[in-house]
Amino acid sequence: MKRKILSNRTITRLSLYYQYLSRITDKKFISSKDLAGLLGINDAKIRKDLASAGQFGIRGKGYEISQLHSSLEKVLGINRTWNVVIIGCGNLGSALLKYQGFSKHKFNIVAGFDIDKTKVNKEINGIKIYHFDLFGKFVKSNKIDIAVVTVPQEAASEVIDKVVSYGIKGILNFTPLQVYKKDCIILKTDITIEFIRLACLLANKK
Amino acid sequence: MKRKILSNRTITRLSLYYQYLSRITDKKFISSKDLAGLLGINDAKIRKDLASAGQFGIRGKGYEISQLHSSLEKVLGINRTWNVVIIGCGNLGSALLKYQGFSKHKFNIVAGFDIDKTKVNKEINGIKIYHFDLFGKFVKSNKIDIAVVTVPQEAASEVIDKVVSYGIKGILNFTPLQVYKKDCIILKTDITIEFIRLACLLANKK
DNA sequence: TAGATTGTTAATCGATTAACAATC
DNA sequence: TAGATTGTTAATCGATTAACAATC
Repeated sequence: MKRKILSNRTITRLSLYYQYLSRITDKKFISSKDLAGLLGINDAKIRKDLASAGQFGIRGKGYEISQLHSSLEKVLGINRTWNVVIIGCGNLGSALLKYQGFSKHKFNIVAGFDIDKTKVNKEINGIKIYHFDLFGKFVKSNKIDIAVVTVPQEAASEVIDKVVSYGIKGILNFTPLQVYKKDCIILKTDITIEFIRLACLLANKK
Repeated sequence: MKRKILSNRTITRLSLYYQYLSRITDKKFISSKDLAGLLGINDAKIRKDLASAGQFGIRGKGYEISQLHSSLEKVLGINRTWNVVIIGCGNLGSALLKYQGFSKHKFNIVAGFDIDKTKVNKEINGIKIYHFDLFGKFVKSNKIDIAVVTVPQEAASEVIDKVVSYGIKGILNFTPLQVYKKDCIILKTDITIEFIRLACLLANKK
């Protein structure tokens, strides 16, 4: 099973296929052409994506759905548990703590962190919130794979520095701060930029 | 002032420049090379992005920050107010209702909608939540530019159909549903996919 | 003027798509 | 076998980058 390095865009599409396949229950096989029609994506691109992630198809028949689904699970790295902490339990942070959909994907939120005394030592959705001062200690005694940073802009730089210095290898950064660190994969998601993109598209339409 | 059609990626970068420039207060001019260094982006790309949005630079000096900032504001369509409704006031929806950062960008959240009786007629952050049955009526008497859809997966398709049928031209879709509609720009943001992307990058690292 | 930096052209790189031989 | 669909090659398209003349 040869595997090329997956481009960012291929990874994003593979997650899309994965999510879509999860919802198909009435068929055993699907062709790239059918999937393409359903997702509005070119069929050759789908075949290329799937081929670059391994060899899954049967010529003349298509892809066996349940087998493809579990292969994608492996390739996407979601056939295992990922331990996650949420740093910053404000509006967005506590929404993530409350969200039930992660457990389905084996994203296991183990703790929240904040510096606000009215939040520290409370629980949200059964998950305890600790003072951020205890973060280093916590990381030493618990295996943490991913830190989600949902602190205000002002605190972002310091928090991310600390998280990286404690050896965390993956960060989802919801702050507007653009950061690059060696030794840590930081993905930025900026909801405000989505609003701006939409405004721009609407303003320049036609 | 010639203007080309902006690609999606250019728009995203322009928002990034915009946000970054908002925070610079100690300089009058900035060169593409300096901005490139700060953002980790190629300088020629920045010049091309800015040129495709209009003519802003002065050879030998760079870009006048406050002028560039307000030009970008126009190009990005955020020099005006956008009226926004949030449909689905669960975890994520109410986090957005509570978020204070939008007003700064003239995104004006005018109402929330839900079907849950424990939420309807309440207020969050001074914004009233209506029953979704009243949505059509509301749209007729209020100018709405953007609908944010934060309902559960199961309700997504029906809600989006309805929103489009009432003539809304822009949707931010936070559900996992992939939708395309003529006559309406729908941007999808899927936080779960960000988690999966990160997992995939971590799993295939090195 | 001399130095700096833009705007733009041309070269490169990567991603998408069409087409089709291989094969179930 | 005949029909269908993959995996992959080659062609196309678009985005990034290097380089440099234009010009402040």
